[in-house]
Amino acid sequence: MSKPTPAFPQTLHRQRRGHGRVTLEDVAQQAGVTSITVSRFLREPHRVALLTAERIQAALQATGYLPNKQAGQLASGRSRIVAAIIPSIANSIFAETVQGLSDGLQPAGYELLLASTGYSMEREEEQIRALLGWFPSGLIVTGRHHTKAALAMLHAAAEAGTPIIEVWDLQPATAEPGFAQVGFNHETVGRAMAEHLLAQGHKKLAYVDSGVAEDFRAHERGAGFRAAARAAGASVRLVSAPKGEAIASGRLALAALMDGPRAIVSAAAFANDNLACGALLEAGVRGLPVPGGLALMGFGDFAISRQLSPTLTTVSPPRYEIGEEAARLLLASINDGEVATTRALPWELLVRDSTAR
Amino acid sequence: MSKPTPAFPQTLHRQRRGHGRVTLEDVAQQAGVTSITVSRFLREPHRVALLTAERIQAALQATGYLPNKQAGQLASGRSRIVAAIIPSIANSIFAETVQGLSDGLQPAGYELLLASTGYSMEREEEQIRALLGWFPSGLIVTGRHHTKAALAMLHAAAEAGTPIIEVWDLQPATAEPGFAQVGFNHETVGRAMAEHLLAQGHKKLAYVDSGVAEDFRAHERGAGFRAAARAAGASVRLVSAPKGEAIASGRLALAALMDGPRAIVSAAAFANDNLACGALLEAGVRGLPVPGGLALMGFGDFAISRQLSPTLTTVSPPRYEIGEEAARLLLASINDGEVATTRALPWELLVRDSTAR
DNA sequence: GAATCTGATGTTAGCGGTAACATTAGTCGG
DNA sequence: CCGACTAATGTTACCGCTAACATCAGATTC
Repeated sequence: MSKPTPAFPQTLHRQRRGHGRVTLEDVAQQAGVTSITVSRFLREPHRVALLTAERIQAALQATGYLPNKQAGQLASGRSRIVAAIIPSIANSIFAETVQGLSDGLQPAGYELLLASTGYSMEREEEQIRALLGWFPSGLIVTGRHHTKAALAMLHAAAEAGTPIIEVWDLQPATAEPGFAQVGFNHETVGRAMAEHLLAQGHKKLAYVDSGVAEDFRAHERGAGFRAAARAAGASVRLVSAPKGEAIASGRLALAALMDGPRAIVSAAAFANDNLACGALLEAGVRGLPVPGGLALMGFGDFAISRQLSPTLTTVSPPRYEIGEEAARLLLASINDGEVATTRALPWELLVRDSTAR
Repeated sequence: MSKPTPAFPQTLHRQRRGHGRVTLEDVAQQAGVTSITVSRFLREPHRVALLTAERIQAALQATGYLPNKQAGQLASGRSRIVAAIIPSIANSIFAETVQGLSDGLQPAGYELLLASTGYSMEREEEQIRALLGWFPSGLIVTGRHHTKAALAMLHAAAEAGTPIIEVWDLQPATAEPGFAQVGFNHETVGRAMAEHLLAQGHKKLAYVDSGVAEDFRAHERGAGFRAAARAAGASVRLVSAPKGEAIASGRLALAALMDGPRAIVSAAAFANDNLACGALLEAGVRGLPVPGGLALMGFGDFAISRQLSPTLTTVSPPRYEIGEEAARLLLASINDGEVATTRALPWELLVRDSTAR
């Protein structure tokens, strides 16, 4: 393990296949300049003479040069990547956030590296590790619940100057501040949902949670719902929808709620609109009048919710805006060194027919 | 522009901030080896002695080392990135494909670089340019319609050994083969849709196209639909849904279809299930019986379609499987040098209530 | 016991760019 | 017409890692 003294002969000819790609050097040769001038032209065109610029331009065209981003980023230490981790790509609610992020980032020339966790904190940890290896300009994670190791990595990255933003969820004001957040408080939403039903005169409430164990946000809405209901002296049943496709799951949940031994519920709130829509449809099949026999409300304001009849009362979260705002904060942090701070975005309770008095 | 002869004095002290990140060198020092040994340990653990391995392991833990992927990829020439370009992230149909892709790629340690085009070929071209700068191990694009410049870049990349896969769409057998494709032929689906309606005895058909100008796949289904209907001597109205949110747009489309001057249509097929669902709901509001007064069918097999009543006849495309299969082909191509070839995936026409006889 | 092989680790160069600094020719005021 | 300034371009080193080759101690072979 001690250092042996080297006695290196002149090596003749190292082999390293050159990939056959067009490099800056190739372009530079065609244009009759050195590579740095081409590099400069690409980044600060006004710094090269007009005549040179034209020759470089021509050479770029002729060769079909594509800048190698890995090389550029390695050399400059800046990455122009933003990494995002969401529970599920297929879930339209997060897809729209990603769309907002993507739309906000692309004009600024940032690329989006995307990973999904399938609502598993362990997979999230892996993804964080993998994505941080790109030394992204920023990292977006969903929610504020992470494994210990994940938290350690996030903090280390934040320390090293990588802005970290948690989206969709907001720390309760009482908790110690961690990373910047863009979203809203789900407990508050849950309270508002309960209060809406209470205001309509309901005293026997139910909250149907999502069947996904690590959908923390749905659980928090449930907690808020229960707290508000209890505070008002109403009864609350907290149940969980079966796993599986959400609309079908909502149907089953309603069936369970109605057929249960103590089916005394006059209004039910659901963890998301798909569940609520399923329940609405099931109610229709059963001839259970909504809202007369049972008032229903959802969360998410999915497109279908305003089209069914009765139309579904729901909470409209700033799905797209969360992504957009996260992009804005990130860019401000990268470009102007602003420290990204928590941003509470507004949501709206849309009262529609399914809870009309 | 001629080369000036340099007379360079010994430079003393170049400044270049070291980012303060943990590098292989740091780990190596702690472990008492050189960086290459650590690098080896990370890539081929069996190649280093057990004792050394332990020390390295400990040093890795202690330092919290994260490999710099840009540096690694630059040095090795291999990228471990797969880039994907889809029309829209928020559209659940593509989101599921991305999910399949992501799920297929992640176990193999590939990262997904995602971009969306908003159904614009110009933006697709930009995205291709940007993503190819990462020299990804593979590139997934949606559909087989690209701008000239985009095609040139794709061909250049393919030539250079980057597997390119077009998803969702399949070249007609008559056309010259281009890139590998994973998907199905949309004209055939359109024909099948028409044939289904014809088999139910309908003679006055309509196809409601999506309001998105560059949704080529929907147009192709429409073309197939019309061709099959014409061949059978049925009348076909080809109309386009108004732009905007799809379900609402479907409602409007149905309204236009019914209120039009020549409202003689007994069955209508829609470019996607959202449009069809909108139409179904609108029919319900209008008291127009489905399928009695008008038979309706969609495309996509969205979750809602089997829950509405009447349930919606639709075509179930291999949304998720397309992504999965593309990932499989890509990995086979990368690892085993197999040339990715076109793969036709099965779709299914799901006959449900909305077109029952 | 010299030749050969093998396993473990090291040295060098280079991937394709960019930061920092160097050089040169021209401009301009006094 | 000289020094200071500026615009345009060049030289060098280095980003952090890995491919290719080198070295060397010990085991194996004949």
